[in-house]
Amino acid sequence: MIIIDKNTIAEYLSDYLPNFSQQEIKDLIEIPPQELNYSYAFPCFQLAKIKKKSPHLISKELEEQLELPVYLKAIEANGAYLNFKIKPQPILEQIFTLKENYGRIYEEIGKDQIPSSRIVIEYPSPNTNKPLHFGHIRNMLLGRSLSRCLKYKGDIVFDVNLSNDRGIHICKSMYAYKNWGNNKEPDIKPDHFVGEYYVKYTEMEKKNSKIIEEVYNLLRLWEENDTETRDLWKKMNLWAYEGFKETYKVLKISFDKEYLESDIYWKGKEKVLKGLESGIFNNTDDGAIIAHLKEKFNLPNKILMRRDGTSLYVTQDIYLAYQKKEDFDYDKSIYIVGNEQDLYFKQLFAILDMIGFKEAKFHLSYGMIYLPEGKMKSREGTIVDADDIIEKMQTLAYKEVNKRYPNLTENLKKERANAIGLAALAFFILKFNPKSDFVFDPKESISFEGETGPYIQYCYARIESIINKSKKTVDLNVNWDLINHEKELTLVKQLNYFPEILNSVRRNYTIHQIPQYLLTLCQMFNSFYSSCQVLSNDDELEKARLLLIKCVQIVIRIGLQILGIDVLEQM
RNA sequence: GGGCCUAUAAUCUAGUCUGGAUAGGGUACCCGGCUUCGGACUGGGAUGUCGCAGGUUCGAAUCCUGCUAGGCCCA
Repeated sequence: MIIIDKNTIAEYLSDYLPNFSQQEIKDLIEIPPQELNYSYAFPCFQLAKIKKKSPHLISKELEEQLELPVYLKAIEANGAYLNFKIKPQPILEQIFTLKENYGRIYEEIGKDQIPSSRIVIEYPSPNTNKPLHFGHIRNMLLGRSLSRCLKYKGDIVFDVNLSNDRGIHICKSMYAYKNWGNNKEPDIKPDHFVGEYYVKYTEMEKKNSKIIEEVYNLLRLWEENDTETRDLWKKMNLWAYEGFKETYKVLKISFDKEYLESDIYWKGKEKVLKGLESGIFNNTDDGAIIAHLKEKFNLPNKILMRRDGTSLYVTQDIYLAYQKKEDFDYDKSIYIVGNEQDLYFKQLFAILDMIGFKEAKFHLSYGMIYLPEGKMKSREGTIVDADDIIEKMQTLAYKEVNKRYPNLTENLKKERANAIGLAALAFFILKFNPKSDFVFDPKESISFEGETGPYIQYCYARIESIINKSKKTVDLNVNWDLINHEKELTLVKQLNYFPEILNSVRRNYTIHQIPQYLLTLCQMFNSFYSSCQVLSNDDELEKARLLLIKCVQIVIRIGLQILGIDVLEQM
């Protein structure tokens, strides 16, 4: 087996280009525009400088000079570019042989692979005073996909969660329940039940701003371990967890460990005090402890401990960094947190650096989700609730399924609708670059036309249907010369990029590359489908095309699996 | 007051790290395609000063400087 990628081309070209190192050649090689049926291109502009000849001339000369390697179909000069066309055979052989492992061909062959490492991913770290909202969905989907992608590529991944289960915001819902809850038990999803009291509190505070003082009193009682307060706190947190658990289950996420803020919020002081002793941190005039980040890191200074010795959020995060290291002995720790915390994480990492905690850390930052009316505000209840939106998507999918297949059993309709609804939701969110904000327009997002999850699922189901209809078995015993239609070659080209895409996602945590890749692949498949008939009287042609579409199906399956989206044999 | 991020068609978005071929998709709009594999599909059309102004370069959506607008964060 041979991997045909930029490295392969660079290695091959280096024999002919003594002026450049293999790495330099690799960096120059690019992916040609989609409509050109070449897999890789080498621009000759740099060479023109050295050789003092026009780049057009150089590419033409190279074209004549180069000896075609076995895995290439053609090398053609095109203006200043030297273009490389690959052979379908090695690509399809690899995919069909490796099947679900095709995406880790580097690891399978043992060439150019990135070494496996131990990685901790922290997400979604919710507050326990209200249900999960739309932002958490983005967070969880990013976490889930990244986790699956890294695992697929051979990393050892630990998913962890930090529950923000204490503090003034928790006391607000506690206060409201205590005063207006009448000891009611949840009659709705329990985290929503808790959330209603948070909203209630905000309403009441508008009428009487003085009640905040009583909330602070409640916080004091909590910290003094007052039994009644602690009992109420435990009761309400359990409700929240119970509700979260259901949502986690629907979204298929689970954790290797869950940390609680209430367990660790007071820890980490030791590290801070030690840092103070050794002169890394300083006292402020009024006796708080501060990390001076201005000179060394060009960041605002950060208070690490209040004057009264109470800790801050950052104090526990310092502790947690060490704790995770102890628990999982990781090589890298990834935090999936929204971009409003960008500065905070820069500071946290700088502080950890100062005290000698040099482990690799990465803040996977993602943008805000806006509603058409503006930013979501949970306090005022203007929010897209996570469970509501999941249900909405599934209801819509049910309507679509029911419209097309009214005779299916109820169970089957539901099962399909749930898979399609979740696919639509996950794909809609994951196709965006994580760092960009976007506006969530429910009406638009639940459409199943265009760049959507159902589009990809539909493509998969169609291939399944064609393969089932054919009487022939799919195997590698095909006449390779028959795969020569422009649409077929385009598909093969796209299939060949897949392993490189996964490597890039693994290196850069750019999850959206997978949905973007799958969209292009499926668009190419549908275009092929409309101009090339697979089932045919020509047995050889049918066999060749069956193999091709089977390979497309394999890659779609791997891609969707990483995104956590179910495939459907029928839609 | 200081810092970070963002700006691509009516609208949403990929491409920006690592400069390279006619800026690639989706929606909406216009005109086509089911008597052969599933129309949740597809072929074609129209829509762009890549926020503005400079600079670097053979070449800039991409790099640099300044500005404008929006968002976020810090005190």
